[in-house]
Amino acid sequence: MATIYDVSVMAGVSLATVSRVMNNNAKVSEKTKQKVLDAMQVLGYRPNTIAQSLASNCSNSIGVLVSQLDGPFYGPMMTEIESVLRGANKHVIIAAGHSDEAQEKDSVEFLMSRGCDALILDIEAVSDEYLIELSKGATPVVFINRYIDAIKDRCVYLENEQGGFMATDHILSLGHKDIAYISGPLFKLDVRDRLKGHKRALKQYNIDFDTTLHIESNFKEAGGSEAMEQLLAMNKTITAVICANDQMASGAISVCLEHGLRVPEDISFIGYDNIPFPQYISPKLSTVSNPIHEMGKMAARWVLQHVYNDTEIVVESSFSPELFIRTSTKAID
Amino acid sequence: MATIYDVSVMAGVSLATVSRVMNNNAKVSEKTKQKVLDAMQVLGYRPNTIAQSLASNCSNSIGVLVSQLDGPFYGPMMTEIESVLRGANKHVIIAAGHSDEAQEKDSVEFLMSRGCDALILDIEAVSDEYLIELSKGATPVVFINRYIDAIKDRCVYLENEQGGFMATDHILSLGHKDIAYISGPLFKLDVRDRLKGHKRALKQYNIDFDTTLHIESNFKEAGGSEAMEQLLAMNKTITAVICANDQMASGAISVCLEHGLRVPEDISFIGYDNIPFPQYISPKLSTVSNPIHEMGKMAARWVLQHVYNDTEIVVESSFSPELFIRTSTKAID
DNA sequence: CTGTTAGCGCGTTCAG
DNA sequence: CTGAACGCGCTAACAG
Repeated sequence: MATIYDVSVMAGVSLATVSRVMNNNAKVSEKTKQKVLDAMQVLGYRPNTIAQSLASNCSNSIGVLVSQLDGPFYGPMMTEIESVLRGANKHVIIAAGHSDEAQEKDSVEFLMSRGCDALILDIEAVSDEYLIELSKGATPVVFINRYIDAIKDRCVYLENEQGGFMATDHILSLGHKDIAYISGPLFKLDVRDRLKGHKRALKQYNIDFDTTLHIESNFKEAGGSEAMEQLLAMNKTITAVICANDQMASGAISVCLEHGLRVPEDISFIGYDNIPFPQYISPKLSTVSNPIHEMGKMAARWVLQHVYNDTEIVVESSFSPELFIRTSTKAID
Repeated sequence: MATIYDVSVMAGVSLATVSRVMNNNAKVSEKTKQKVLDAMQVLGYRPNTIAQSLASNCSNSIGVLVSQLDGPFYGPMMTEIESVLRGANKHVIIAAGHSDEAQEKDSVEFLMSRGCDALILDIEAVSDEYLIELSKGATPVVFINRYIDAIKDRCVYLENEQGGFMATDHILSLGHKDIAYISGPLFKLDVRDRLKGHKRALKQYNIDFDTTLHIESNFKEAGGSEAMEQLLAMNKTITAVICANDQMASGAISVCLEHGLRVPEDISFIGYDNIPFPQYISPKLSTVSNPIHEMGKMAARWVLQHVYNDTEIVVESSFSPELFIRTSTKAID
């Protein structure tokens, strides 16, 4: 591999000049510039980014931590992050945290030690204090899907309480009164917020929150199925089920159909996240949108702005959910 | 940030000694070793991986190129790759190719210039020649989901022809004769192989391949829907539809249900890939498995073996599909 | 506008 | 077993 030295020799100039035309951050005469460019061309020169990083103390890499790489949720987010960053010629180093505190911390350490210029974290299991401390460090950090008041300027988040409210409000407006709620793991902030919104809506309609009809599950299809089985086994009247995400809603619906219940004629369902798949099943799932890809894009832009001083960029930090009414919800006769 | 120099001063030894205890690749007396370790401890020393990379000419990073980061397909693959590599303390740099030749080549360049020690490529739009040339380069490369005879030792792939055969064979064994086929984009090798297997099965049952019932689509839910609309508009007898992937199958089924057709009573469906979601819809999709996560794991292991000389590892390159019969397929009366 | 010269932090001979 | 010295490829003052 040709080095900057080879280029300088062939072009008959100094190392510094070659460096200058590479980064074009200083005046170089057109003539010498062309000589250098030509030399690069014939040598097939490609800068060694490792050396650049060492010398400039800037690795041009951003660490991204997500809970999991699979599932319908993080893909779109990663897509946007990669796309935005790649467009600025930065690269993305990924790590998975698996919603486990030890793994999450380990991953953060890992990414930091890799010399990332910044970190984008979708992190769930660690404490607020840890993150506040982290954000005081030398490496800039943005958080997706988490709101911490003390460092809110570094948070890109969804108004989950509002989304929770909207889902339940829709169901209530349809006349339902016997409502079950399948939530995700309560250690997650977004789960608690959605539930909070749910309760607020209930209160507004003067309906009591029935704790026996609230099941905590795991955000996956199978979790939704299990929760629904439990619900059905209670033999109570339930005309609507609100699920804290679309995957659980799908699993729950599938169980109902197996039991011979009709959706939405016998029982209505609403999910959360608006992932693509449930739009293609029968019934099509009503849901509340979670613009996770937009949030990924914003986090990436935050990095461009704060770390690489791109001033052209506008960053929004708060996102609002939106209601999508499809065919899994129906008014009570 | 403390450097190796700071450590050496505090421990009262030379830089070289510190380096030795870090990599413990040379004899160091227990006593001095402990002094160094202590110094590291109190200084909170963390090696600068960039400098390590420059000095050792090894970046400990592996570039991974996938067609897309979202969708149900690549997530599991990325998960396994990250997990295996991370376990060996390597890191993963990702890039998306979007099934476009220019973008794929650009991404490969990008990853190479980042000093990756190896590349794992799920690459679709470039030519065999390009890849053969690429694999002659200094950076080791493995290919997932692609079989090229000249470099088959670097290919981790699924027996797609066999899988295509199995899907169709299942349908035929159920007595179906009026069969439509919704394929993915024919520029993709795996799509062509699946179709080839389909035709082989047909021939075995002495049934002609009806080209008018073969629709080329785009591997997404919406693509399956559109294709199914076309099929329905023909007003021909169709008792079974074979789809080249599960996403298209789901989209196609959803259209049929909207049109009042019953699945599988009126029309049977089989997919390909065995992604999680369609197992939770009604009807549950029969399909052929595509162990993409296993393939990701194997590719990562290949890298560990060939690049980092891990000899403990066993790598398999060829994977066989498996038939999963669920409730979307039914025998003709 | 261009060249010289130090480093960046670490690995790795080569002596001792 | 340990230390001195050089080099990885490039950036960034500082002169000229």
